[in-house]
Amino acid sequence: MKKKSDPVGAAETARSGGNPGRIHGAIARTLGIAIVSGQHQPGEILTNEIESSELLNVSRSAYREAVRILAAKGLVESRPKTGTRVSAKARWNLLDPEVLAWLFESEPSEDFLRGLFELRMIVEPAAAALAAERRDEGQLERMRQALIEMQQQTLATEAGQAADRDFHDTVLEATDNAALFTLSSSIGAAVRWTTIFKQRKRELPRDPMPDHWKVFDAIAARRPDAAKAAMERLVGLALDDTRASIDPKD
Amino acid sequence: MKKKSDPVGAAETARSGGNPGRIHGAIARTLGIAIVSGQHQPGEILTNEIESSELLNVSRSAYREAVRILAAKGLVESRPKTGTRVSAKARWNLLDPEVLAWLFESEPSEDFLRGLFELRMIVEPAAAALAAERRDEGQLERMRQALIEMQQQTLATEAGQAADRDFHDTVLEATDNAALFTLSSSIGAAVRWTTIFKQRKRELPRDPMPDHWKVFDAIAARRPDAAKAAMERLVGLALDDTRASIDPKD
DNA sequence: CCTTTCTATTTGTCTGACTATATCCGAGAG
DNA sequence: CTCTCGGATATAGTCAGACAAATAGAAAGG
Repeated sequence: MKKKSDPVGAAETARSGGNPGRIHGAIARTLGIAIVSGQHQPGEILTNEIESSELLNVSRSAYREAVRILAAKGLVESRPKTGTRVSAKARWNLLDPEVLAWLFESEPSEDFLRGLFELRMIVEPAAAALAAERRDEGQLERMRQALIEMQQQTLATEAGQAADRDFHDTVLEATDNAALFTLSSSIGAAVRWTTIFKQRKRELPRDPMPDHWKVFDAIAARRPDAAKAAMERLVGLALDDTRASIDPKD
Repeated sequence: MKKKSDPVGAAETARSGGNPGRIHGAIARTLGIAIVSGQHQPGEILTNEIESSELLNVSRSAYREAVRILAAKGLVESRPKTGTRVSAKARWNLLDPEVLAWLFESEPSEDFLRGLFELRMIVEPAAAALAAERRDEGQLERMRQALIEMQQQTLATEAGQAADRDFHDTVLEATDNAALFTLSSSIGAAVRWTTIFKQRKRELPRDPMPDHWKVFDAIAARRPDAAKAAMERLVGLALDDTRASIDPKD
């Protein structure tokens, strides 16, 4: 007879992301964070399913489903006899939205952050340029509405942040490129998550609206180069802000 | 009493990718292909777990693990009472290596292919530029060895293709950017998968070595702009070749 | 007509058994 | 002494059937 209280242990705090409330989702999250944060080194072998599930006070099937999730994201690999081992970092799907979220929950390494912004700096300006060439009137109108909403609500409110998301998502949609959309939207979501931290530590570091409008105007005018340049500035500022919120020198 | 023969039905042909031979992996693959190929439209609700597992002659747990895999990749969402439904395309993790592989197994839409190459055209030249700035001598030497091997074996052999992979992977490694590495290497793997098709339909469409050496020389000389331009040419040629292998006009 | 309650359906979780597979090690052959 | 082969063994994988939880939709009530 085992005690049935407090299943999943400390993992019950799972709310955001994949499978809120579900046990397998919570375990995947906990284990995932432990892995991406380096608590389990690549090559390390996790304790076997029986012991692990007993330790967490969950059934073996629930634990197994959690491991399947991690395996699907490239974080672990399971084989009979050997067990389940943490995969080499090169196999991790770092662009998976959940993996990204887990990374950001445990203070990502400065190196990784640098790389992520480097990638944004490559991709997002190019996306803005494509959007300037391909956007239709409906998308343009949605961008305008989003910016107006954002201006009224400011980034301090939930509605304002939603408007910001809408704007950027519509820009991506206007590129008419599914792969690009997936990439940027998952990175954007993860980074925006960090931005919320920033909002708590210091007040709005600067007014983001003028730069947003510059991007909009360039897209509206169908000027790819201008859109690219404006988006570069926007991402650059986001980098500064994020850096300020990470660095302890304040 | 159920007959035990031929579990998973036609899905047993699963070899490559995630979980070769394992039942849940095979089901995930089959279902995943069915979804990305449009056989199951977004919003559609799959038949429930009991019926599905009976239909496939597998246990419910095996089927559930398969669904967990698909959910982890954003292809489906499960909720009690409602069932498991195919997610909107915007939620699919198109950059997941397995999803990409599934897409390429069912002749991806021309639109998607165009988008993918557009993304390559954005990312890979930028990666080459970064590599030119940051590569160290060891990486340079590995690139050289890979190209020599590739030249001797040609792309028609398995070893030659492996050398090609090595070259590109080393370039990515030299960028010292984990996110960029993950992105390009999964796209590259998927596209290279298509290239194999190409090799079967027509002989080597042109000698790829000179362009590869140009990339190498630029990286060796630490000339980012030249590396970028050379890689643009390389990706552009790959696009032509892939297009030729897809288009039926031959 | 709106709100609340109930019910039925589906996923979620649990238990415990059996199977398949790969690693490791020891015995036998060379 | 070394190498090869085969079996022991630990582990994930699969199976079966039961029960729990959640929720959409219907029914009852205001």
